[in-house]
Amino acid sequence: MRELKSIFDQIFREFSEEVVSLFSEAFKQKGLKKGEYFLREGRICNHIGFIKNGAMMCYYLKDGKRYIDEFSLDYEFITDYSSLLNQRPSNKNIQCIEGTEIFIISKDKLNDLYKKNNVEFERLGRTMAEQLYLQWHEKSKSLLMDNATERYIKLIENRTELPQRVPQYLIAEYLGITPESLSRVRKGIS
Amino acid sequence: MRELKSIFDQIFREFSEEVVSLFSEAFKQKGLKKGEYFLREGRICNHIGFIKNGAMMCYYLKDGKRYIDEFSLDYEFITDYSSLLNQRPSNKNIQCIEGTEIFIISKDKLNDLYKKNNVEFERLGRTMAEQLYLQWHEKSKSLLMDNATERYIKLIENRTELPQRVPQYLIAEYLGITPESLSRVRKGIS
DNA sequence: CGTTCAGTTGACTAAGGTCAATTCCCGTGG
DNA sequence: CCACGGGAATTGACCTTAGTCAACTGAACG
Repeated sequence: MRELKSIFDQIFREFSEEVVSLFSEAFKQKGLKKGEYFLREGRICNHIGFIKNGAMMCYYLKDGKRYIDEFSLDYEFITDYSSLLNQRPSNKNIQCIEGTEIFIISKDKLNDLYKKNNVEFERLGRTMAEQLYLQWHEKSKSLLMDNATERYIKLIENRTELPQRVPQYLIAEYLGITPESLSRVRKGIS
Repeated sequence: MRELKSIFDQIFREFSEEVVSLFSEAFKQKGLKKGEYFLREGRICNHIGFIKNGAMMCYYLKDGKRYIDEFSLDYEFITDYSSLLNQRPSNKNIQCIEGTEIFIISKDKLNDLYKKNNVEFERLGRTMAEQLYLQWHEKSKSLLMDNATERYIKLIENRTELPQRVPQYLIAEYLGITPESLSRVRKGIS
């Protein structure tokens, strides 16, 4: 995975050559078509993906309604961490919105790396978990404190490519409102 | 901090004596009265607290309205991780709801521990960050997918002591609804 | 007792949801 | 090149949920 290594060199700058190499080499590349699933509800998630290029979404189903949890585009990680850590069946679906090339590491390979007892590797794991925490804490705050319009404005400011690559009705499901409401929100702010 | 050590021995069972000792010894104990602050908006958060006994809440202010982010009771950690990691002024307030005895570790002492390059210590940090992530991811999901009644039911099921120790109008602010609405929600489910 | 403050209740308002109709956009086939 | 079909987006009318504001109840405490 030479290609992946040069990407990770950019992302994990503070880590050593050796650790980044070991990490990169543990991944395999795979191609997924638009509409294909990386993870389906009911299965235990045993992989972490890193998107080379493409777009994916995570969603949950509840009372026949779909709720989008997350969009992931190029150079982002994707997994069901909860299912992966607890080894319990996932209730998350991860599906491609575009054709996607993805690098995949299995839970077992990841644990092998942790088992090497390399401090730096644990630190990499900690850093990733900390970033995930910060991201989701921010999302919780926004859902608690901001109305639909404010959440939409934050989204288009922070993730400028999203609205260009993802249809509007999916953005609405991500914001927790209906496509009709999002249409009115957009009308209201322009 | 012999007392803290025996608590952490229970919580961090999978870690060695040495690591738990080092960790425990880095804390200092402090007493806070009801209404006192552990952290105020505008300051950089340089500490992590672990509550020996008592109750605290984290809240944000927006347009003069208070939004409660989190309650922490006995044996729970409390900090503004975001301010701590990024060394930026916090916009979070952490205040005692009851008189509280708390163990406190400073950011510097924590970093000293990380700098020891002890794999186990990094792993402890990773584990804590992973747990935090799972907790906040779950909260985001609930805010996105559940209505006020469902969120209240989950709360009283998962955190049974909370409603007994915390006044109802604070529970309402935590759920993101008004005290009046919570009153009606309770009427509706009983 | 009276004061205070949490909690409840009622009447009205606002934000967002629902359902149906319409318009827009884009790809495909004639 | 145009016409058509189908899904995305918009719009309108109405409904539901939660917010606002004000009045009232009730328990705790001096």
